[in-house]
Amino acid sequence: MIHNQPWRDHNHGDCVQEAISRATALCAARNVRLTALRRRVLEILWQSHVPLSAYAILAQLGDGARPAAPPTVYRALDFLLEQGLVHKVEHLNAYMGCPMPEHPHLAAIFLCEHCGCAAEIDAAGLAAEIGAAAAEQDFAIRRQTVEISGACSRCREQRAGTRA
Amino acid sequence: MIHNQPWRDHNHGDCVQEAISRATALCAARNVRLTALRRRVLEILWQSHVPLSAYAILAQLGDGARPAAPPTVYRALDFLLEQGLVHKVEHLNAYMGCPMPEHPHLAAIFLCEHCGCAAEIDAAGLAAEIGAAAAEQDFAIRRQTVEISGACSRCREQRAGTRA
DNA sequence: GCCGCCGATGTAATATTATAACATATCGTT
DNA sequence: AACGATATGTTATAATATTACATCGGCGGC
Repeated sequence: MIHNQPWRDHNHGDCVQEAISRATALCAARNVRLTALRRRVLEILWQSHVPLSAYAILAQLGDGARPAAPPTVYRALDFLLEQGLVHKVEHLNAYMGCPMPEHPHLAAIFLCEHCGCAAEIDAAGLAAEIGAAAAEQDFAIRRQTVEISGACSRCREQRAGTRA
Repeated sequence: MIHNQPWRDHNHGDCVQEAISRATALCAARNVRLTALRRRVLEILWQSHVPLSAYAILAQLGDGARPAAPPTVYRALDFLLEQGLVHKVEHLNAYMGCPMPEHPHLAAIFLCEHCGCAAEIDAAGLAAEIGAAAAEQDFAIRRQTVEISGACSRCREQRAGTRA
């Protein structure tokens, strides 16, 4: 199953709201605090159609007056990453909301280099393979990253079209 | 098969030399230039038992006088990455020599957070899974990263030992 | 041989990403 | 209200990476 494809027909406002309420419920259940700042950062991430850099979030945080300082956003991101509410996209040094934060999982992220869109896919098969490889060498996994950069189908079609 | 485990018994000087000659042959075959600078960067990477940051390489490049400037090493790394002679380790913002540069492949890199060692494993199964997922959504892959951070068996044994 | 081109390198400045260290505020409990 | 613990604000700085432009050096055509 493919997630995070905001170009598909949907009410984006609603999907942001849903992500926030799920996060709220999750934090309540875990007895950790989804403070106003942390919720705000999560909202900003969800509102974006593409992964955002920490400084892009920062720019949106300081409304008008002066922009917030880096530690503000990095601390919020640390919390959200710990809780599995966001993923870091290493290829971009950017961050995106996780569409399935309820349980820990291996996120395989497809990144289009043309439109910037990011799709997280449920990679249970991959996770199993990696787990087996780790078991074979008695390696204890703490963190895993799977990222695939390239061209998504929409961009490929467009390019094929313009070339003709 | 597991590669890049310099703690295993071997003559490290020889293995560096072998890596360099393979790179030399490869570049000759491809008709690209493995210049003195590029070869030097590759050597520095291979001599290290752990992935090195660009600035760590830089520090080793400038012998004595003044250290080289960043573009020097980044350009060399760009070349080596393009040729598949090194991998970037995203979790560390660091670089390591690729033990099997002859043909493009998916490198799955296991990173120990305690000793810093990095092992690249041949991940044909993973590559197949990712390829299938990409085909399903008509995604054209250009670059893929698989990294697993955690604790290697040696470090886990040591820690178990000291705890007792 | 000389010229001009092109790829590689040198150099200076700066952009981007991230953290350290310490002060202040806020929440929840007593 | 007082306290401890957690969260946030603030300042400075570290670490990573790129842009822009100058210079060098080999190579092919003349």
